[in-house]
Amino acid sequence: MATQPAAVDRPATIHDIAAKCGVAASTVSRALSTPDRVNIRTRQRIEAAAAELHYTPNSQAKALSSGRTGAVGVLVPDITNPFYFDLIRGTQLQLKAAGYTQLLVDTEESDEVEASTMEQLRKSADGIIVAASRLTDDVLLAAAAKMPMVTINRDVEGVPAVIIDTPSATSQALDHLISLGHARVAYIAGPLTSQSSSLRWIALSEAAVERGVEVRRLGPFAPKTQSGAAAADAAVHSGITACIAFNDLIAIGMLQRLRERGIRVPEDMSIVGCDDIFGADFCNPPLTTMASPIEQAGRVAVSMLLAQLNPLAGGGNRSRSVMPTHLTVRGSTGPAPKVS
Amino acid sequence: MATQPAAVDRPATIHDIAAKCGVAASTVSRALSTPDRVNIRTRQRIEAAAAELHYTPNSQAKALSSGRTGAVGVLVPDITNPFYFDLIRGTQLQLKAAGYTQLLVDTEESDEVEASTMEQLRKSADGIIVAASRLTDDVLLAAAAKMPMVTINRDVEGVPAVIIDTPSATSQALDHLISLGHARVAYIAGPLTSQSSSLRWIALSEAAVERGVEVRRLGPFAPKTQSGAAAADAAVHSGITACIAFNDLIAIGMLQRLRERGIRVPEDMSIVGCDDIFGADFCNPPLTTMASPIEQAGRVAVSMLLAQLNPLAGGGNRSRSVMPTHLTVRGSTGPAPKVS
DNA sequence: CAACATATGGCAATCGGTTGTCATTGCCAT
DNA sequence: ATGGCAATGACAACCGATTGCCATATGTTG
Repeated sequence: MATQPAAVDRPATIHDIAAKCGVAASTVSRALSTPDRVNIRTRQRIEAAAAELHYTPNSQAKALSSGRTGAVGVLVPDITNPFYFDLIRGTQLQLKAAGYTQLLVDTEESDEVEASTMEQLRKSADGIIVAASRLTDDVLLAAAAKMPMVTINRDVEGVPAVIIDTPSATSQALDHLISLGHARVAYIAGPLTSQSSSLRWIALSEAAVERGVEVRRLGPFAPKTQSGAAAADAAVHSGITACIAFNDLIAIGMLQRLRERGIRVPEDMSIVGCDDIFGADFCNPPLTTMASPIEQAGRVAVSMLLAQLNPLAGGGNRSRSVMPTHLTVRGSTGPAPKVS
Repeated sequence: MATQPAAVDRPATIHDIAAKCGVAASTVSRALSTPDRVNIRTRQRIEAAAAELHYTPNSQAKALSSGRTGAVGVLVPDITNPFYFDLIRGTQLQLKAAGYTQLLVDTEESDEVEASTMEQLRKSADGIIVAASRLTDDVLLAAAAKMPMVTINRDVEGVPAVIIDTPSATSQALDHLISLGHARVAYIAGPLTSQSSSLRWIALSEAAVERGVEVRRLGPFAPKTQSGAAAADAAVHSGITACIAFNDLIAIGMLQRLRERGIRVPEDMSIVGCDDIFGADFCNPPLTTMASPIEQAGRVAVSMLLAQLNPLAGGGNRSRSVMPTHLTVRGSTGPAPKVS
C-alpha cells in the first residue's frame, strides 16, 4: 500500500502529481488548464492523481506566471453605509460564481486612499469596480487606461459604468411633492465630489423651472445620519415645506432631528430619501424614497467587467448600463401644511 | 536627459531598479527588506531609484517566494447583516494599518461554503478570522491546526477567540424586564448552529430559575427581519408579555409585525434586541437592546491574529478576549400589561 | 605589515505554476 | 517505403521576488 512516502502535510503541487503519474509538470499543467493539449488517457490519470492528492492550484503562483490574479477589487467610500451592503453582496455573488475573489476596500471617502488603492490593486487584481468615486474625471480615465475598470454611479466618457438613474427618479419625487401641494422644496445635497449629487441637483432644478416651483439647494452634507441634524436645521430655517435628500442616511438623520425639535413629519415637513436602504422601511415614519435595484447593479458591474476581461465570450460589450429607479411612497411625505 | 529607454507602462520591478543603480536585483531586495545588510549609500541610491520609478513590490511574487501572502480572510455568514458592517470595518481598518489585505467572504450561512472557503484560503491567506461559525467544534479545531485562526463569537477550546459577552447582558435584560413587572418572558432563538444563541439561552434560563420567573424558548428563527413576523406570531400565541430576541434584525421584524397586528409595543408587549445594529435607534419604537463594541471586536480579532503571525513582537498572546456588553434601554420595553 | 574579522554585494536556486519551442511518435496518403 | 502532418509530451525560460552561500572589499588588531 505504502508506495509513496508518508504524505507531507504541505498541500500538493503539480510536481507531486507529475511524479506520481510519471509525466512532466508541464503536462500536468496542460492537462488541467488546456485539456485538449493532452491525450485523454494521460489526462484522466492526471485528474485522478490530482483528486487523490487533493490538489488545488496555488493562486499566487498562477497569478505570477499567468499575469492574471483571479481577483477583482471593489472600492466603496464607506463600508458601513447600508447602501453598499447590497452592492457588495451583488458583486460578491457574481464574482464568486465566475470563480473570482473579491477584494473589498473601504476608501473612507478619501480620494487619496482611493487613488493609492487603485495603484496597489493594479498588480494584485485583474480589474476594479469603483463605486461612487471621489476622483476627478481625468484621474479616473487615466486609471481606467491602466487596468480594466467599471464605475458605479459615476459617468465618465470612456469608462464603462453602471448608472443608477436617480436623476429621473428625483423629478418623479418632485412631482409627487407638487401633487401634495408643496411649492417650496429643498434639495439636501451630498458631497461636492459626488457626481450623483450634482446630477440630481441639475435634474431637479430643471424640473423645478418647468413646473414653476421653487427648489433651493442646501448643503453639502456628509452622507451619514449624523449630518441629518444639520440638514434638518437648515431645512427648517430656510422655510421650505418638503425636501429631497441626497440619500436615506441623511433623510433618516433628519427624521430624528425633526422629532427632537418637535417638528412633525409629514404634517409640518415632508422628506424624501434616496436608495431605499435597510432601515428606510422601518424608521419613524417610514421613509418615502427612490428605490433602485442595488444588488443587481453590483451584478451588472461585475458582468461588464468580466466582459472586458474575457473579450472572447460573446455578449454585447456594453459600456454603459442604466438601472431603473422608482419612487416608493411611504409615510414621510404628506400634504403641504395649509398656512405658510 | 533620456538616459533610459522610454519608460514602459508596466510597473517597475526590482530588476528595473537594479539596472538603474548598477547593482544586482538581490541587492535591491535586501536594501528594501533588510536595510542593514546593505551599505547605507547604495541603499539610499536604491531607495531614490525606487521612489523615482514608483516601485511597489509585486505581492504575488512576494507571497510565492516568502510563503506569506499578506492577506487575511474574514468569513462572515451574511454580509448584508448590519451587525457585520461594523465588524468588517473594524477588521478592515486594523488590517490595513498593519499592511494586510482583507479577503472578505460571505459564507451564506452555510457550513459547506464555510469549510470550502477555509480550504481555499489556506493557500491564499496567512490567517483567517471566522465570525459566528456554523461549523462544529472539531472541524473548527482541525482547521485551526492548519492555519492561524481567530474566531469571533465562537468559543472552542484551543482556538483563539473574541467573545462578545452577550450572555451576561442577557441576564441584565431579564432583570430589566423583571423590574418592569414582566413574569412571563420568551427567548426568540437564533439558528441552532449558533453558539451565541445557545449560550444566551443557557444564561437566560439559569437566570430565570434564580429569579423565579418563567422563560420559554421559541424558535429557531433565521437572523433576518423577515423571520420577525413568525417570531412575533409565536410570541403572541404563547401568551408572554416580553421577549428577548436573538438579534436586532429579528426584533425589528417583530416590531413591524406587531404593529401590523395592532399590538402595541411596549404597552402590550416588550421587546429586547441584541447587538445595537444600525437602525436599532431609529426604528419605531426605538429598540431596547444589548449593545457591544462590535468594531472594536473586529480590531481585537485582528490583533490576536497578527500576534499569532508574528510571535516575535511582544504583547501578551491572549487566546481569548471577552468584549463587555451593556443594555441600552430605549422605547421598546415598558411596564408589563396590568391584566394577563 | 601580516592576519583575520566583518561588511557588502553578486550568483543562483527556489517558490509553483504557465507557456513557447522542439523532439518524438503514430498515422495517413502517396 | 517514404514524406508530411497532427497529436502529444518534455525541456526550459519565465513571472518577481527572497535567501543561502560565496567572493571580494574594507577595516581592525597585533
